[in-house]
Amino acid sequence: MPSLFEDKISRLTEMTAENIAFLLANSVQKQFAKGEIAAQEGKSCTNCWFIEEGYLRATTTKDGKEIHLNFWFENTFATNLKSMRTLAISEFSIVAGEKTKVWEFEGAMLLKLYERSPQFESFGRKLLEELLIEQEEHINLFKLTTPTERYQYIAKTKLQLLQRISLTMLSSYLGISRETLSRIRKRQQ
Amino acid sequence: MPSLFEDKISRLTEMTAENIAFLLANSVQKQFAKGEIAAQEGKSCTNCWFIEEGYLRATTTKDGKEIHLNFWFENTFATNLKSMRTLAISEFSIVAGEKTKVWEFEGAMLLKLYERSPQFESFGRKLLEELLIEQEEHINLFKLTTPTERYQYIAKTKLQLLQRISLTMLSSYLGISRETLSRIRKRQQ
DNA sequence: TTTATTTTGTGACTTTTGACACAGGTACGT
DNA sequence: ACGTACCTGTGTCAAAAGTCACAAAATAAA
Repeated sequence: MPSLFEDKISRLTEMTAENIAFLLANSVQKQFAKGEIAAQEGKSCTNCWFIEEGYLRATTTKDGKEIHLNFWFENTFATNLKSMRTLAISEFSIVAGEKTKVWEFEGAMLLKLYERSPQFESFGRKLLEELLIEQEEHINLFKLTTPTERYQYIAKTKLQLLQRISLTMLSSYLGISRETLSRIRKRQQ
Repeated sequence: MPSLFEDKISRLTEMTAENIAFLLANSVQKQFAKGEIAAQEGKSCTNCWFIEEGYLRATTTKDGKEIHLNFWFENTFATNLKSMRTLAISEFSIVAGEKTKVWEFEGAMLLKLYERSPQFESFGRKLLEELLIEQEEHINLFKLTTPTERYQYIAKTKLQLLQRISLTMLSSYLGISRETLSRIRKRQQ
C-alpha cells in the first residue's frame, strides 16, 4: 500500500519510480507524541516533514501568550522555509498537536535532489506555488475581513481548524483574543 | 547596459547567456502611466511583470472602500499567482502607482521555459522561495503585533512603503483605518 | 500662479475588542 | 473513578479602533 507521501508526490508532478524511491530512501518515518517538539524556537530548523497522520503546529510566545502561526494537517508539508533556506534561527517552535506520523527529511537533502534531477526542481516549484497561493488567501483575510467574517470563512473553508484545533489556539491564529472568538462563535449558532 | 531584469535573474540562479536572452526575447518592455491598470479584477490574469522602475499595487474594494493587498517595487516580480496558475478570475486589480516601467511576460510562457531547461525551473523555485519567506514575515505581523507595532515594523524594515505609498493605501495594507494610522504616526514623532 | 482635486489631521462619538476574574466543563493520567 | 490540569464561557470594565464630519494641507492640473 503506497503511503500518502508517495501519492502526494505523484499527484504534484511527474516523477520516475526511481526518483520517488530515492526520495523515500532519504527520508525517515517518525512518530511524535502529542505535545512533542519537532523543532525548537531559537535553533535553526533544517528539516521538512510530510504528515501522514495527525498535525503539527507552529507556535511562539508574545507578551506571555502563546501565539499560533500555522497548522499543518495530513497530506501537507510542514517546514520553516526561512530557517531552512537561510539557516536563520527559527522564530517559532513546531509541535505535534496530536499523535503525529511523519516522513522527515533534511532541507539540505532536498537541495541535493534538485541537482540530481529536474523532476525534483519541478516538484519543489509546484509545492511552493501551492503554499504561496494558500498563504496569500490567508493573508488577505486580515486585510479584507472583520474577526467575525474571518471566523465564518474558516468555518466554511477550513473545517479541520474548527474541528481539531482548540478555540484558544485558533483565536491566536486568527489574530483575535480567546474571549472574543468564544463570543463570535456563540453568536453564530 | 544590462537591465535590472537580467541582473535579478543572474543573481537568483545560474543561467546561460542563451537562456537569459531567450527569456528577454519572450518578454516585452512596457510602460504604465500612473493609475493605469495592468490587470483588472474579475478577469483572469496570466501575466507577470518585472519592475524596472516605479511600482505596482494590488487593490480591490470591500464595503465601498479601497483595500490594498500588495505593493511591488523596483527589482521585484509582480503577479497574481493564483489566477495565473489556476486561471481563476482575479480578486484584485493591479495598478501602476507611479509611472512604471516593466518587463511583461506570459505565465504560459514561463511554463514553457520550465520545460525548456531545468535552469528555469530552478529560477522559478528560488523566486517562489523568496516570495514565500517574505509573505510569511508579513502575515506574522497580523498575528504577533498591534497596529502600532505593525507601523513601527514597517518604518524600520520597509521604508519604501512609508516614503512612496500614501497613508490611505498603507493603512488598508496594514489592516487599520486611515484615521487610526494617522494618529499612530503622529504619536511616533 | 491659481484652481481643483486628493490626501491627511482632528474632534466627537460609537462600536468593537481586549483584559481580568472566576466559574463551570472537559480531558487526561494515575 | 478520582483528582489535576487545561480549556471554555461569561460578566464587568477599560482601552483601542472605527466612523463620521469637516478643516487644513498637499498635489496635481489648468
